[in-house]
Amino acid sequence: MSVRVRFAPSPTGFLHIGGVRTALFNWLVARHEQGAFLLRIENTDTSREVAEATDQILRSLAWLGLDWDEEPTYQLDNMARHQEVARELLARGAAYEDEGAIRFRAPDEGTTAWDDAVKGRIEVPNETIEDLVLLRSDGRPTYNFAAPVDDADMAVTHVIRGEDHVSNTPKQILVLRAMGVEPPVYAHLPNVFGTDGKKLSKRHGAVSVEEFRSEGYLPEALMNYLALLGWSLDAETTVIPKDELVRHFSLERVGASPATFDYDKLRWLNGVYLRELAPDAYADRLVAYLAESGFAGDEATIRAAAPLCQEKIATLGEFAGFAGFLFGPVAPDPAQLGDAAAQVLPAARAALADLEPFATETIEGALKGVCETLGLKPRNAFQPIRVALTGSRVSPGLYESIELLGREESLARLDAAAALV
RNA sequence: GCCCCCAUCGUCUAGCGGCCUAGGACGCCGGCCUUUCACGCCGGUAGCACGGGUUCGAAUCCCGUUGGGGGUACCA
Repeated sequence: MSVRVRFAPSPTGFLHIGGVRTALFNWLVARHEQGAFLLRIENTDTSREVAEATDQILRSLAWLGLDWDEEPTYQLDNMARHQEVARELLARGAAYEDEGAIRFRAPDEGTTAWDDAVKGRIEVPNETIEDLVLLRSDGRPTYNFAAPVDDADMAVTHVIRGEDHVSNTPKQILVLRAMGVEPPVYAHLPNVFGTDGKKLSKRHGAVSVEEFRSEGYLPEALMNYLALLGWSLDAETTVIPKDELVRHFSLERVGASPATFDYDKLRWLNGVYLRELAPDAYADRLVAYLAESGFAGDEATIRAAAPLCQEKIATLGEFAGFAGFLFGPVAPDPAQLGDAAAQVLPAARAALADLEPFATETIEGALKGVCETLGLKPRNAFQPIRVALTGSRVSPGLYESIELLGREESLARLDAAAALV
C-alpha cells in the first residue's frame, strides 16, 4: 500500500514555523516514499476561522517548495459523512446522546496503546479517557471525531503531527476501532521552542513563513534548517539540499526531544545557500526580493552591486543596509572619518578627479598611490574614504564601490566629508 | 490534582553496552588571509541533570528524584 500523509492546519491564522516543520516532515515522508502529500483544512470550529488564512497557508507552503497532491479538502465539507458515522456508532451502542450532543462511549478498563514512529510505545489507561463529544448539539463534528474519520476516508497511512496531539491519539484510535478501521501509523513530532524554553513567539523573532520570506531568507535554506530541527542525516552533515533531504529522510531518525529554534544558525545556513548561488542566479533572486519588498533602486545598479555583496551578506534583507549607499545620499559620522581624514580626503579627490578610465583597476592604482605619497598604510588611509563614500565602516570592496558610484558622486561625497573635518 | 512525553557542549545534534579521556555544526574566543566587513583556513572554549541499580564494562538498559513540555473543552 502506498504511503499517504496529510498536513491538517486549522485556518485560524498564518502558518507558524512549528507548523511548517510539521508540514515539511510530512512532505519529506511522502516524497521519499513516492507517496501522496495531502492537505486538509480543519475548519470545524467556524467561530475561530480567519478569512484569508487558508490562502496564506497555501501560499507559504508553495513558497517553501512543499507541493501537495490532490485538491485540498475542507473538513466541514464532510459533515454529512461525520454525522452518518456518528449515527452508526449511536445505533450500535458505541455512542450515546447527551444534551443534544452525541458522545462516544470510551472504555473504563484496560489501556489503549500504539507504537509511535517517533516516541516509541505509548500506553494510556482507558479510565483517563473521557467520553468525548463526537457531534456537537448543532450537528457539527468535533476535531477528535472528524480527524480520524477523515484520515480513514482519505486512506491516510501515516499521521505525522505535533506532539500536542499525543493525548488525542488514544481517543482517535478508539473511534477508529469502533468504526472497524485499523488505525494508521502515528508519529508525533516534538515541539519547537524559543530560546527561553517557551513556545516560539513573536518576541523571539520571525515566526511565520511570510516573515522569514520578507527578511530575505531563501526557501531552500529554511527547508534545510527546519529539517535539522529534530532530524539528522548522520553525525556530521549540516548542509543538505532538498533532493538529498528527500533521498535520505526517514522518521526513524527523528528525535523524540524538543528543539530550540536557533536564528543564528539559520542565518549562517542562509548565507551558505546564498553564496552557493551562481552569480546571475543570485542577482535574479536579489532583484526579485527587492522588488517584492518595495526597495527603490534601479535594477541595473542592483545587478552590478550583487556580486559585491554575495560573499558578505547572509540574508537578502541585509542588502539595503550594506549597499544602500549606491542608491541614496549618505550621512557620514565625522567621528568615524578618523584622524587621517583631513589629509586623505583631498588627496583621494585629486587622485580620482581626472582618472581615466574610471574603473576598479585604475582606482586601485590611484588610491594606492595616495597611500604611498602620504606614507600611510591602506588600512588607515582607506577608512576615511570608505566612510565618506558609503557612510559606514563596513561596505563592499572600496574600488568596486567607487566605480559603481561614479566619478561625479564620489568626488561630491569626498568633498562633503572633507568639509566635516 | 490526574494522564502522557522529554532530558548529551549556550543552541541543533551524533551516539542505539566496549570504537567515547563523547564526534560534527552554529555561536563565542584567539590566529592567518585582507583596503573595512564578510568569506575561507587553522586553533581553542564548552556537555552525558542527579541518585540508585543491572553488567566484566553504561552517555547508552532499569528504577527513582529533579527539571521542562503537552493534555485534561460541545478548540484544533
